[in-house]
Amino acid sequence: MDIVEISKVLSNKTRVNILRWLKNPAANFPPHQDIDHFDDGVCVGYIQDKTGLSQSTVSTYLNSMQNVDLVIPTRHGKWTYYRRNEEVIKAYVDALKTEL
Amino acid sequence: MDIVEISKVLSNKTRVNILRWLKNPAANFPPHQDIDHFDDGVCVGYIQDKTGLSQSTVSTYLNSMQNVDLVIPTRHGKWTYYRRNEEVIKAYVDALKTEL
DNA sequence: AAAACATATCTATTTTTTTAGATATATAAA
DNA sequence: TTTATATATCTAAAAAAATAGATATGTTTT
Repeated sequence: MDIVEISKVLSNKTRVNILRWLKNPAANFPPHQDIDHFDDGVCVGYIQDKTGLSQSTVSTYLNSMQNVDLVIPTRHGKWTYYRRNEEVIKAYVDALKTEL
Repeated sequence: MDIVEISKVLSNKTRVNILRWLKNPAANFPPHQDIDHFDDGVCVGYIQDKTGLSQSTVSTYLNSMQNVDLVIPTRHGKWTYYRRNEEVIKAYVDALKTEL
């Protein structure tokens, strides 16, 4: 639980927005065609469309978020689905509350 | 309450440490000579010594922390004392808890 | 009023982050 | 088994942050 490293990830508006959007995928993204639920999150393409940034930038963002365990990737065929890691998000807020 | 702007400030180890040290000034800094309490916080010189960074860097850090209202400066003669802004710190953690 | 001191600001350099195009990889479809 | 699709990684350029020396400002002391 590295406060500074997670804060770095959260010091960017798009990355914070991605976390927010993933809180309610059904409200923020189109439904997936292969799977009819969001249990494993949202595919990179949908997230990219929503951000308006390039594919490589969004992939880099998601990778940096995964590196600090804020999100969890799951592969389904040729798609990678990303979802929030609620445990780590909660642990980060709790750590801030006590350590900050 | 700008989550991204405050996260930027917290994305640096020294700045996070300053906030931590200011939580308990008596334990982390020498006593001041002009005033015998820490009600208004700690002077820049003491904070600078503790960080080991240059005077201008620490002044810049404190300024950036003040810009997002994480700390409050108070002038006493030729010294500026910085203390935590507990209200904003709490509001930030609360905002993370609900918005993140 | 001059000298000393604490802090802030200015300027410049180095380091890090952002960003996207190009390319690679992995899977699916034809 | 070639082609298309989704995502990841590589490379490089631009932007932002970190950092400190020099200088300015404000205050106290002499």
